Amino acid sequence: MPELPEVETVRRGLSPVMEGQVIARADVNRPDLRWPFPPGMAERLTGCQVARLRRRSKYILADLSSGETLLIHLGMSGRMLVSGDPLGVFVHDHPAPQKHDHVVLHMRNGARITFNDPRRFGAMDLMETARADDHKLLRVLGPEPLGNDFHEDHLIGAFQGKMTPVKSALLDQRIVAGLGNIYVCEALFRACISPRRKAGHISKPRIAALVPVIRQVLADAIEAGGSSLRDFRQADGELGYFQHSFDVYGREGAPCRTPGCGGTVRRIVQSGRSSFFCAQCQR
DNA sequence: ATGGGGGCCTGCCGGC
DNA sequence: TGCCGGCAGGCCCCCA
Repeated sequence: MPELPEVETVRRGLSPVMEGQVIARADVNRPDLRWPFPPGMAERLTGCQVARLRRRSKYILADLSSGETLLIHLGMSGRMLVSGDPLGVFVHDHPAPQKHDHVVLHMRNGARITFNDPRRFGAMDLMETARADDHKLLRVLGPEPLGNDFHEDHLIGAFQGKMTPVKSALLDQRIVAGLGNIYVCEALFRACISPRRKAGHISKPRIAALVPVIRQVLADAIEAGGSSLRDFRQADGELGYFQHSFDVYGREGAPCRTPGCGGTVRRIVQSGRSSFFCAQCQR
């Protein structure tokens, strides 16, 4: 499911039922996802109040009253489902347990948060809140694309001398953190840049123009509640709808949406992943 | 140091 | 109906 807009959507859905609330019990139904869970994870979560839910790139971070922070990554297929009716908002009651329900957080307010992840590329870990930035998975991340540290000079510097295609460069979380396959394709389309162009061979003005485009694509997607592919749902069960706004992603063979272009969206494979683009208007 | 590819998993879909 | 290949929103790790 999850690139930055989907993770942000999940965070916003979880916030009202988790922040300020206490984890009464944690069911941990297997020893690992992508990596082993930290020792005693269930016990370390039990009785903790969730002070704040944050997001860094595609990670959700729950700061706990114990001084620890729970890190959650959704991988490719992870979902966080909220059930129960703690706020009088969620009409559905607790559903029957599903296959791949790996971790269930029972909140004292009656809400239940279920982490379901068929492919198990997701992850959970616990760390000291004070050292969260030093976590192995977080310390390597580049700037947040919606934050102040992501700007023209940064991207120009990061692309300098890079012989890798711009598609790969933008997927590199060390350069900018939170983009994935969909939003890189969409941003490159909006910026009229071919995914095959070598990052280091793009002119400075065109790199600079990419910055606001990336911000806007992400903002548009967050506004729409993310993209719902393969039945991804927000935490409250609603579907995001940004997938209806895709210009190129998943549109192989369809006409380019640039007015007057007349081109056709193509699919190519770059470092093992599909890139969708219009060779007519993306140069 | 950099870039490319393999691998981790399950599920779904289309073709034969 | 069943089997098989291909594909999927991520990312670590190893190799040249």
